[in-house]
Order: sequence, then structure tokens, then C-alpha cells
Amino acid sequence: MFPKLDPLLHSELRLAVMSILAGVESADFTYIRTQTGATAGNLSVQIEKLDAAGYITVEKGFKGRKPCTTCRITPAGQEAFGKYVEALKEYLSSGAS
Amino acid sequence: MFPKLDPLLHSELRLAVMSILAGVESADFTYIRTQTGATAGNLSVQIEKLDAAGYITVEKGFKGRKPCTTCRITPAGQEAFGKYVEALKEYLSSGAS
DNA sequence: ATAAACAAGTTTACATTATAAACCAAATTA
DNA sequence: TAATTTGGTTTATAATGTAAACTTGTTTAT
Repeated sequence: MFPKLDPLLHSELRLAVMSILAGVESADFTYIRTQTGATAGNLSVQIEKLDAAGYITVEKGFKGRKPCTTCRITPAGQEAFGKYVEALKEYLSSGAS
Repeated sequence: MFPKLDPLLHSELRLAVMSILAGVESADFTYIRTQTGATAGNLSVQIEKLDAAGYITVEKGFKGRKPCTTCRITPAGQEAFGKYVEALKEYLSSGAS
């Protein structure tokens, strides 16, 4: 009845990151930071976790002469996100508007 | 863009409990336990939190001579659950099927 | 009648997770 | 060149989740 929710995605900030990345080809650290309003430290940690899980790739380069970290969702990440959304619906159905 | 998710509801077990209670007049501890598959200890703790928040009421009585704990969602709980569902949709939209 | 097993939870100790404060390096501005 | 800003990372602490151990009482077996 209640499927297990992927604990990696069941986190406000990581979910927001994945939600952003699911909709675009790529996004850099600062963009994600402003969109989510997260602190840099927190975002850094959570991005690392998503990277470690293979849900996103993280590419460190430069934009002009400033460092720039670019994130992309992977196919595995897309799939996990999709499954999470489906699983979550089971939990919300009773109160859906 | 990403609304804050009520941390009390953004928990797998508490969300499942609320999901169950949103759909029925009341449910007792053991019913919730079997539906969710949670351990009694964990369920006890999480029910206490929902109670403390005023999202549910907890009534201790007896069924025959055995103790029986009955839970009910409150209007505040219904509202919080509804708002949580709405907020979550913002996070899921990118990957909705 | 007494012991063993079960039911319904609660308490508590531990593990995991989240978060922010402190830090670092390079670039820009005053 | 000194201070500030940008773009992060590391790390220490706080918050949260979870299961194991315990409690109280009931039912079943001996």
C-alpha cells in the first residue's frame, strides 16, 4: 500500500535540485542556489550525495575566470525521480484536491 | 518557486499515517501499524509528534480488555495535509508523468 | 495456580541526516 | 594593496529517524 520512498530523494533540498535538473539540460551551482534559496554549504553537501548516488553528474570548470560547477541529471537520476513521483502519489491520494 | 515543505509531514511514516487518517473517520494503532509495516516503537514516536502538533488526536481506551489507541485527524491536520500536497506538486511538476 | 508466550504500546539509546558556521582560494573593487 | 565578493568545501553540531529493550497487562498451556 505504501511503497518505500527513495531516501535520497525524500529530502526537501535534494528533491528541489532534482526537480530543477529534471527540467533542463544542465544547471550550475549558483543558479540552483538562488532558485532553491539554500545555503552554499548545504547545497554542496546535497549535490555531493546526488552525485555519489549516480543521480547527477557534477562538472567543475570555469565561466570566464571564475570557477563554475555544472550539474546534470543522469538517466538513472531521471528514472529514480520518476519512480519517486509515482510512489509519492500513493501517499497523497487520500488528500488530493 | 519551491515552497517550504512542512517538516512534520515530510517524513515517510508520518505522511503514511496522515494519508490513512485523511481517508477514514478513525483508525487504531495496530491497524495503522499493519498498513504501514512500521515497528511499534517508531509508530509510537511519530504518532506522538503528530499529536503534539495538533494534527491528530489520540485516544487511549480498551477493546475488550486490551488497550487500544485510536487516532483521528483534526481539522488542522486536514488542512496541513492539503497544503503539503499542494506544495509538493511544485517539486514534482518537472517529472510528472 | 503458575509459567510461558503474546499483545499493545512506551522509553531510550544509537545511527543517520540536515544544516549552518567557519573556512579557503581566486577574482573584483575601492 | 587592502577590503569585499564570488564560488564554493569542510566540519562541527543540531535535529531526526529507527530499532532494540522494556513495561504492563492478557491469554494459553501445564
